[in-house]
Amino acid sequence: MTRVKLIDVARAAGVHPGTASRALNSDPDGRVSAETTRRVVETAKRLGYVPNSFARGLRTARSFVIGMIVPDVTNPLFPPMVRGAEQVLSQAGYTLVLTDTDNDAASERDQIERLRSRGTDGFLIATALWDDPLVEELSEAGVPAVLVNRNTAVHRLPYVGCDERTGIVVTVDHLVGLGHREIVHLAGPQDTSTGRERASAFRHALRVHELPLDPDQVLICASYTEQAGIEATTRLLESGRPFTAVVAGNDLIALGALETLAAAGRRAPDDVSVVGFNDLPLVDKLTPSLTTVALPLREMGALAARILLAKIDNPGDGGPVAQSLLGVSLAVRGTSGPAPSL
Amino acid sequence: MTRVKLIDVARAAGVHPGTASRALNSDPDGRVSAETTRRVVETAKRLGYVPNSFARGLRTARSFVIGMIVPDVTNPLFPPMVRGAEQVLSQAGYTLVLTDTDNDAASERDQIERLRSRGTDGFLIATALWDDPLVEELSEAGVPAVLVNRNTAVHRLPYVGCDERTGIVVTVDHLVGLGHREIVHLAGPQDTSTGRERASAFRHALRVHELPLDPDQVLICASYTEQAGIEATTRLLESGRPFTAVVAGNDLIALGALETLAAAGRRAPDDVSVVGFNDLPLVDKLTPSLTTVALPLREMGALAARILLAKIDNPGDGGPVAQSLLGVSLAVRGTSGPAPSL
DNA sequence: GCGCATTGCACAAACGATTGCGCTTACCTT
DNA sequence: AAGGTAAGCGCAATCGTTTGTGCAATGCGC
Repeated sequence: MTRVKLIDVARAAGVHPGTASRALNSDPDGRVSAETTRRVVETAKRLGYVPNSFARGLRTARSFVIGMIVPDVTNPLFPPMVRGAEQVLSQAGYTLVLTDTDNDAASERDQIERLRSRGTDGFLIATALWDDPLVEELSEAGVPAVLVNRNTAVHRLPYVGCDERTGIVVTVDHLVGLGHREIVHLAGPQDTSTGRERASAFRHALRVHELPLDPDQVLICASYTEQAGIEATTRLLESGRPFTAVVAGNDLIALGALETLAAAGRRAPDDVSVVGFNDLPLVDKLTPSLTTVALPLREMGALAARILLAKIDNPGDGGPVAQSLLGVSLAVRGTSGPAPSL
Repeated sequence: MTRVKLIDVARAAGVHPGTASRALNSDPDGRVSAETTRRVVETAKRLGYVPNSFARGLRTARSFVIGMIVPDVTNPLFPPMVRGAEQVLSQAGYTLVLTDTDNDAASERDQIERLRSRGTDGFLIATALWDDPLVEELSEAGVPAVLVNRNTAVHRLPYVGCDERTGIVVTVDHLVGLGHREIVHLAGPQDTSTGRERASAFRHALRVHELPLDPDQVLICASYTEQAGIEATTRLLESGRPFTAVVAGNDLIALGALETLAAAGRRAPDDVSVVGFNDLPLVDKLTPSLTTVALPLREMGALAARILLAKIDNPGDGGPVAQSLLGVSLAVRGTSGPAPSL
């Protein structure tokens, strides 16, 4: 049982394949009569015609495939973004191809190369580094692409993220409101925009509250992992610097901090407050539950997809590249409390 | 700057496109000399030739794309399987297309239809229902496909899962060893193989331990969610049946149970023991940490991918369909403890 | 030294859909 | 009634690769 193709439909409908093609694709030039169109569409449905994407792609050079690149699918930060994007894209007739770079630039290059050779129509990139040659190349090559969650230093591609600065500012407000004066920040890696933005926003927030700011109040974590959080917290404790509150670069770092602090005999929220970022699943069920900044991940993915589609439909537009920031909210829970007297 | 194609390479190397094709694809018939091959490969690399997948696919009717269907990417159960599969597939030169059905059969049908029209070479299906017409159709149609995590009643397609029966048996052993005699099971939905297998294994395990088995000892949850766990536990409490231990259908159900039990004044592990299934991330950080059955998710994905590839390379094989079960392990943690005296 | 097998490559026909171009036909205008 | 116009459709080229077939040249055995 060979698959039914256009010519079969055309024959059955008594028209030429070309005409059938126009009818099925609702040719904008109005080249084909309503009656013929109806007949062709009807026969196509009756025969169960499904177009061959290869032949179509070969001719049109469009694949209706969008590639999405994430560092690690198993990081719960990404799946909601993927879903948001997928929903928008599939509604528009696109297929989403998700690939995982395992945080490895070589693998990333490889994946992108492979996708491009498949004629992928555009990219959603969640792996951007602050200084990212790969992203540069893509934008040079004119490949439609949108950055999600992480931006690059040069804002050459559209970017969809969240308002992390405000997230951090609200966090610091919250802590200061609880009486904290000695607040430290366990910053994420500084080769990512999120790490840099959050650290910068932290410094800014302290300044606004007219709190002193020592350089050793911001500790850099090597990665966004629990392990890196443990290491940074260990360094912090060793430094002997006094502190009553910790603003963590993300939830995993916060978990590492909580663990390390507990091991040192300092428990949240009584001895120390800890605030995370991302609001991963289950962090609300920990004891104490984690105070953290919640992100509209799904909406980020959806918006990024919409922007990408617009860019694909309108390739030549030299318009300004949109940098969209979605609002965040602080989920106040159990790990933040009144400042203890030092 | 138009992309360099095969004919460009052929011209530059001074051969016919056909020959160039054979050279680049290392034609098994050995039709082209080593010297020519070397020259062609070298020129291809020099010119940065990348084959057009559409043209190739059109001719070969192969896409090197595998579709993976999961109910919900944001369920942390699936990403590790996806990674395992992706790793195997991309090494074999395949691209994984991940799609999310949102637990909706119509959407699932739609996605599969779309992927098939794209010439997808095979499917990895993690959404199978116990009685699943869609899966039937696929297997009828001769589309290479492998089931992961969930099986169907008729074992017509290869299946890769884990040894849930043993997981449940070991769990019951563990609880009985702690002195529990009144054990109940909050079973997952009975339209999934996992829900059925685990419930059946539970009954079996009780029988082995010569414990009495009342029908009301197995409560069915409508879905694998925390909410369903809450509802089932509420029903359990209302029934008035005595119990000292709960075997939950999965971790989310276990969380719902813990919450509901705590609200009723029964705390784990002192008043009641609760055991989950899946070992989701962070359940080891809860207080008390969740005793649960850990699954080799990644390996499941990888094995399924390997089996699928074998099936693709060997389409006609009417051999027996493999049903592979990977080993599980019980992670004994904080929610299980000695049985209280009733 | 002749014929045959073998090797190494060129030729051209697919694969199935899209699309610029041009022919027919029907309708409208004058 | 005749010429013009445009709508509606058919024709055939085209996208870039793969692959069955055929032809030439080479080497081998006898």
